[in-house]
Formats: sequence, structure tokens, C-alpha cells
Amino acid sequence: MEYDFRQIESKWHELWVKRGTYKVTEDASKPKYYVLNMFPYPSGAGLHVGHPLGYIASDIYARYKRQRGFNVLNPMGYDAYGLPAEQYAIQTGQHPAVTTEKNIARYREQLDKIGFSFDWDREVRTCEPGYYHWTQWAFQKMFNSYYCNKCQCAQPIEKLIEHFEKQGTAALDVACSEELTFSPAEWNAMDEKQKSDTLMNYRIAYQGETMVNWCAGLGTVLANDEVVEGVSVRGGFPVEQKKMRQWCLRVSAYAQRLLDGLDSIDWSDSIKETQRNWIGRSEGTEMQFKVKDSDIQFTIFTTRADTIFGVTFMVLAPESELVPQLTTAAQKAEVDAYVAAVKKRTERERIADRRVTGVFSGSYAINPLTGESIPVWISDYVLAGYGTGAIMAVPAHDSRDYAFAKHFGLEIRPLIEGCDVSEESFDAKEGIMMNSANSELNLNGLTVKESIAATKKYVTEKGIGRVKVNYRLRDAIFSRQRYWGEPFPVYYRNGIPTMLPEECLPLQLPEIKDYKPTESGEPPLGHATEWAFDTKTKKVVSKSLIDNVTVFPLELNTMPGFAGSSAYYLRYMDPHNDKALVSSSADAYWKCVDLYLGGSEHATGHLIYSRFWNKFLKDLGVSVVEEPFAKLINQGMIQGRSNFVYRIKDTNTFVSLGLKDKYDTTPIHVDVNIVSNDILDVESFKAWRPEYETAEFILEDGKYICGWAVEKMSKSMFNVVNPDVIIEKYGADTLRMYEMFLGPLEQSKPWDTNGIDGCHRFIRKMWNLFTDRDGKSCLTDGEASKDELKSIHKLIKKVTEDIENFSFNTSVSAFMICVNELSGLKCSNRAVLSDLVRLIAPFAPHIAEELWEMIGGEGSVCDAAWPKYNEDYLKEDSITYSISFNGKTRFTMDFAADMDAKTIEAQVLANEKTQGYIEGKTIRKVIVVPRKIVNIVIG
RNA sequence: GCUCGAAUGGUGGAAUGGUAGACACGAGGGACUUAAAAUCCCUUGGCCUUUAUCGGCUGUACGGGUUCGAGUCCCGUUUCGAGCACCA
Repeated sequence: MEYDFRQIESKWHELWVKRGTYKVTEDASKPKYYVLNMFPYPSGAGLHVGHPLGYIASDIYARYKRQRGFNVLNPMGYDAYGLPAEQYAIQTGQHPAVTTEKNIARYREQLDKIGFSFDWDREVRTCEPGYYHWTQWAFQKMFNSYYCNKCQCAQPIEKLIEHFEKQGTAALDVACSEELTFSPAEWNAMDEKQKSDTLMNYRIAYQGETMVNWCAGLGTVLANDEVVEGVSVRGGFPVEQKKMRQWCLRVSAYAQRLLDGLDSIDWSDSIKETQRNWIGRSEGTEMQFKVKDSDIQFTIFTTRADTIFGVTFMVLAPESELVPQLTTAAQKAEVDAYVAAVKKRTERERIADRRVTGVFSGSYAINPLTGESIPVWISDYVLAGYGTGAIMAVPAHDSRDYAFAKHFGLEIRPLIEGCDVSEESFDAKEGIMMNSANSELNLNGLTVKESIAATKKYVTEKGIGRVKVNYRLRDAIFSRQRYWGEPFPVYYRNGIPTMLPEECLPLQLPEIKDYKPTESGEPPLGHATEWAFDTKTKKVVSKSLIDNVTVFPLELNTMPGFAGSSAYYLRYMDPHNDKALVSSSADAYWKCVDLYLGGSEHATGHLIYSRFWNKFLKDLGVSVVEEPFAKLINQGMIQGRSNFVYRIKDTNTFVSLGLKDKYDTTPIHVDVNIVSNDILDVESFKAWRPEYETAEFILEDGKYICGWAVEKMSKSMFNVVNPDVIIEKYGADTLRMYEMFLGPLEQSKPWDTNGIDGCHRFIRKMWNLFTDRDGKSCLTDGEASKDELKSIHKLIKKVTEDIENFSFNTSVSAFMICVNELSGLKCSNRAVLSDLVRLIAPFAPHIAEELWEMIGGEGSVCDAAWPKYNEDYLKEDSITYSISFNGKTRFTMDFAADMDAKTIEAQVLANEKTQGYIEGKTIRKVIVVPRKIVNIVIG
């Protein structure tokens, strides 16, 4: 009987649903395994063949683990909030919920065809109130927490208030936006608003006046990872720096834990490195500089404390609050002009045009070690957001300071013996110090490393500085001026942001008619009429009732995309719980994601936020583990393989690839679906677009050959391949096998539909092993032959090892080899073929179920035990050794498999041919490599 | 600029320091067939030799090194990709 994949696949899709094959419940009798894919954003374009790659890989692993006796959680859901749905709403007036719902249905339909073992009862959608309830809940918890540096964990804000009441800021070691100092009396004297403002300095979710990435094109602020080279990742609109009041998350408080945690997880080195770069830990020294003829002193941060004797000027960031304090009357006009000019420049302009600019403040600082007066400058090469926003400039040993000094004619004082600073600075942290001594500290003759240590010690003891660790990691801006996101569960009591009572969660996103930002510059939620909070009835009411006594306005911002995706892995453990994010029993059972699959583009976004969020929940006692994703695999992108036709300029004539150089041609993208093996279907091409109806062709060998290139898979390149089309033609099992066969999982590779025939042939060949021409099962019972056993056990070994190593492409090859061998042997042995079915089940579940049923297997093949291999069957009777002389193979010899190296050596040396090669030469060495080669070194 | 990673036939890609190119596509040839599809078999890195077999040389971006033996390890160069980028 022919292999009828359509009938087989639809039959099993129905049966799987009917039997609830993929339903998972917590089962203490089995070890758990949690497999997770980064959930998709359901875009309107639907899935292309690149999307399911990771899902297929994880599905194979999940099914494999299940067959090995694990209780496997393999859920799927949708990251449903996002900008495209909202922009579509602005254009069409359709509610984002409607389009999102439609897109999800389409995704689901496509996913269902591929035969995943997802437990759809556990589906989550970030835009559903039952889900974002817990996003809002976590935000409130963060609002009501601060980060204690001493115990390295989040603490309830009440504890901090108690500390303020008793001690003020004395003996305080907590994460904060800026170091404040006040006494208990001062704290107690503050009014409610002042207290609220003060606490914002410490809360983990806080409102802060910070420099943000403002994107006028999108009408919203963006997080650092949403901006690349001064333009927005989405849309490519210019982004400028602006000081705005925004909700922020104090991710920076967790910088050290985020860094340390990397050592305990099984992620690729490259992605760990990316995160380490992003966190950017830098160990250095903070030093106090007094301002000459003034009481003011300020702090700088440096990693090169050793260069303190080479400081010839100081630089402040233009945004620094010290600027107005240090600017002298004489310099004021010039400084104001400079600061204004800097403000006008966008981030993009600053990056594109790195000229040296700056202005003298008029003030001088005193070098705390030498007492020297040093001029204080202002320049935009110093960033306000890093360190203290002020630096000591050592032009001899820092290239940026050097460029500045050269430009403004400032002194350059070398400190390292033998360095030449006439052309460029000497930045390397090596060499012997010179010119570095005062009456108490003498660095001359020490190495740079020794000097850094000595200076640190000296300034700490003298009280003019301290050792400090800085991080590049900034707090995450957490509010967006958009509609389609989680509303903040916050109302404003006379300007004081106040959390909604917990029982009022979830605060549902209101319906509005107009999704555009309001004219007053308010977010779209400004259009909502029912958007005020009545503290008496604890209900959301109409804005017209706002009296600022009992009814107050609600927050208009919404949360960013990463809010909903930061803890979704916990929700899958217990998705219907309306009492908690996750029950402690479910959490205690599933613990963490054992295997997480997704693209590496989330390295500095989702994967940082999610780790941060989990650490916070751990501090709260909700999550039971420090790291949420024990093992991470970043699947590569599937790229498109575009095809081109070549139009001769100013004609409607197209010339085949091999002949195109004879003409002046323009390459034009052509739909890959009307090209096969790079040969154009000329008739389909004519029908493709009206302007090609009259097209003429210059062929070679009667064919039109297209050119090709690997590009991103996208509509505009006409290289998008839809999985539905592949499944219609070859079936889901073939698609699954082929996606794995394409190449290593973590590597990016182009999709080329041409190769799929090989996988389809393999599946048919396997089918034919089980059935005769009449479609009857032709299995035989009894002993399997030695060759059959050898073939199948080789496969068991290979596939088991490959799956454990996520090397799915080589297992597909192994299947092909084995099925070819078994076909050659005309194998019909039930035991051997039963092993084969169980091995193929994770890869091609539909045909495996069908064949499992055919051979009389019990239950679903999903639960059929994974076969074990027996080393004895793999043993050979004899092994062929290559005999080499000085590394060059000359001939081969066969030896019994159990023969020891000494005997082999003796026999090889005694051999006639060997004698011929070594005649007249001395044998220096004989190397016998077990089961491989005998190398005889002669000379 | 700094930090990672990669480079193997016409193509996708295999190779615990041990016969490079498994497996698949494509291509060429053949069998079956009225024909086509499907299926099966043979050849397929390059060069040389041979009627053919047998055989020889060369070959994993480039130049060195370690080793009996290197695609694999070490040093340098080139190219491509990724991350960070006035982070003091």
C-alpha cells in the first residue's frame, strides 16, 4: 500500500485530541522535565518554515524524554501584546484584540498540522486578564520592595520606612537612584508627597525622572535594547535622549546576581559573553576632588587610579548637575550655549559625528594627591548615566582624553617609562610607573597593577576615595505610551502614585475608539472615558467622577512587551490558578525550565529581564530557583533562498543565468514557488504578473536557469515558504525530518525546498519495510539476523547519543543509513522494526503511531519505552587496519576484533608487504591505534 | 577599536588528534516502461595514468609550528558573521 500521509496524519491528529495524549499533570512518581520554546508573537503574516524549527527540535527532545520515562511539560502560548497589532488598529480602527485573536487562530491551525506534543490546556496569552493579573501583581510587589545590598535580596518597603524612622539614612546599604542623606527627624517631618518621592529613590519598581530614549516616530519611550545605532529597532525611527518621568525597574540592583548566575547555567559561551558585556562590570575607584576657592567637592570614577599623577584636566558630562554649580560668571554664556547645542543633537548624530567638542567651566579642581589646580571642562564624551558623570582626564594614557587634550592644547604628562605619547596615548595597562610620587605615596618603579592597588589603599586610608564597582547595566524603563499593553494598576492620589488594592486586580484594559496618542501628548489611554478609580467602591469608574477626594485618575501608560514575557514559564506550571501566579505545589514540582529554546536576538532583552524577574520572585519566595532556564539552546535562523531572473535593460526579455553576462541585465526577484531546482516555470512566470504576460526568454538547453542568493526570508524577496504548502505536498513527518536534516540546530542556514525529496523518499522507504504491495503488514516473528541486529543497534546507539547532544541532523542521516541497510536485508522482523518505530517516534510521530499500531504495539508510541542498545551486537568479527608508513597509508590488513595491539604489531611487521616498505630502513616506532590504523615510522 | 565565533566539493553538511567529504540534494550514465511518473543500480573534490580495473599525486581560507599522524591543537594573516562601542 502506498504511504498515504494525508490520511495517516489527520487520523492521528484527531485521535491525539480525543485521547488527550498530550495532557500533562504533576506526577510525583515520575521525574519531571520541562521543555519550553520562547512563545511567539502572533503576527498577521502567519508562520513560515523558519518559525517551527525550534518547536520541532524541542518537540523531538520532549517526546524522547517522555519515552525515557520522564513526565514532560511542553507548553505553548502567545506573546500577544505588541506594537504591530496597535499600529494596525490605528490604520484600520479594528480592535487589536480582534486582530490578535484572528492571528492566534491562524497560528494554531498551522501549528496543529505539524504534530507537536503541546499540552494546549496550558496555553497562555499575555493579553488575557487572567494572565496579566499576575504581571500587574508582580509590578505591585516590585513597587513595594527595595533591594538590600547587605543580604543581596529584595525586602518589603515597610522595613525601609522603619529604618528611616529610627535611623534616617545612617548605616543604609541599599540600591538607590542617588545617595540621599537625611536624619530620622527630617524623615518624620516630611509630608506624604515628600515621603513618596523619597521612597521612589529605593523602590524596585519606581517612577524616575530619567534620560530616556524618546522615539517621536512611535510616540513612545524605548528600552536600551529596543534602540540600535540611534534608531528604533521597530520602524527605524530616530530616537533622542529626553528627560522624562517614567516607570522604571531597578534591574541594576541585581547586576551582580545576574552576572554570578551565568556561571551556574548551561548556556552557550557566546550568549553568556553577550550578557556579561551588557552587564559590564567594572571595578575601579571613586575619588573626591575639591573645587578651588569653593566648598563644593565632587566625585569621579576611574579604573586607573594609578594615573592620578597624570591628571591635567577634569571633564563633566553636559547634563551633570555640577555644571551650573561650577560654571563661573565669565564662562556662563559659552557653557549655556554648549549645553544647549549638545541637547539638540540626537543620539544618532553623536554616533555618526564624533568630533571633539567641549567648553571650559572656568573652575579649577584640586588634585587631592598633589594639591595641583586642574581646569574643569565640560564635554559630551563623558556620559551622565555612567559612574558619576565626571572624570579625571589623563591624556597620556586614555585615547579619548588624549584627543580632547590635543584639540584644546592641554598638557599631556606621561607616567609610564619608555612610552611615546607624541602621536597617541599609551592605553595599555602595563609598564613601570614614573613621575608618580608625592611626599607620602611613591608609585615610581611599580608596575601598573601594583600602582592601582597602592593608590586604592592610599585614597581609602586618607578618606579621599573608595573602591567601587560600576555596572553598565541600566534600570529598565517600564512604561510605554501605547494602548495595546498591560495597564498599570496605579492611580494618582493628588499626584502621589498609589497601588490599586490587590483585590482589584486584574485592572482590565479599557475599550477605546481611537488608538492614536492624544493631542495633549498623553498616551492613547487618555481616550478612555471609564478610567478613574473610586477608592470607596473599589471600582473603575468614569473620569467625569474624578473629585480627587475619593475618585482619582488612573495611570495612562501601559507596560512594555517584556512585562508579559518575563514570568510566563511559571504560569505554564499552573495556568488556571486565580489565587496565585503559580501554586507552590506546582512550582515545587516543575521548579525551572530544563531546556529553553529560542533565538539569540533575545540575549540582552527578554533573557535579562526574565532572569531579573525570576530573581525578584525568588526573593519573594514565589519562584524556587535562582535561575529560570537551566539549559538554553539558540536555534539558528532559517534564511530564505531567493531566486532571480535577469531582464535585459529596457526590454521584456529575460536571459538565463549562464548567458546573462552577454547582455546588460537587471536581476529581479522571482517567487521561489514557481522555480524548481533553479529552473523557472516559464508559464507560471507569465501568469505571475500582468507585465510579464508578454515576456520572452533566452534559454539555455531549453531551460531558464535562475540565479540565487541567501537572504532574509521575507515577502519582499519572494522567498517565503509556507509550511502548509510543504505539508500538503509531503506531509508533516517529512517536514519535521527535513527541518532537522538541514543542518546543525544552532546554525543559521538557508531553506531550500529542493532537498526535501530525500527525506520524503526515506519515509516512504521506511513505510515499505512494514507493508507489502497490497498494504498488508508483512512482519515476521522469530530471531532477527545478526546483520539486522547490528544495523538497528548501531542506530539505537547513534540516535540516543545524537538526541542527547541535540545533533538531530546527524540522527536523520543515521535513520537513512539504517533503513537502507534493513531494506537491503529485506528485514521484516517484528522486534527489529519495533525498535525502529520507537526511535523514529520523536521525529516523525504520525507515521510512528500508524506503524506502532500496525505491529501491535500497546497504547501510544509516545509512551513506548526507548530501546536500549546492546554493545555485543555492534562487535565485529574482524577489523580492517590501515597500515601506514610515516603517516602514509599503503595497504590494509584484517585482524580478529579481540586481537591485542602487541600481536597486531608483530603480525604487521612480519607481513611481506611491510618488509618491502621497510627494507634497508630502521624502524623507529610502531603505533597501533585501536580499531583503526597501524603506523610504522621508518627512517 | 575591544570581545566572541566561523571558513571543508556545484549545494546543505559529516568526521572522540587516526582511511577527509558520511548522509542528502543537484548533475551524469544505466535498468524497468509504449511513454511518463515512480522505483532501482552505477559514477560524481581536483589532477594524472589506464581500454577499463588497479594505481599515483594533490586537497579542509592563507603562512608557519607541535605530532609518527592535524580539518581538528598552538602562533601569525585574510575574509565573513555576532555582541559591545565615547562605560573613564
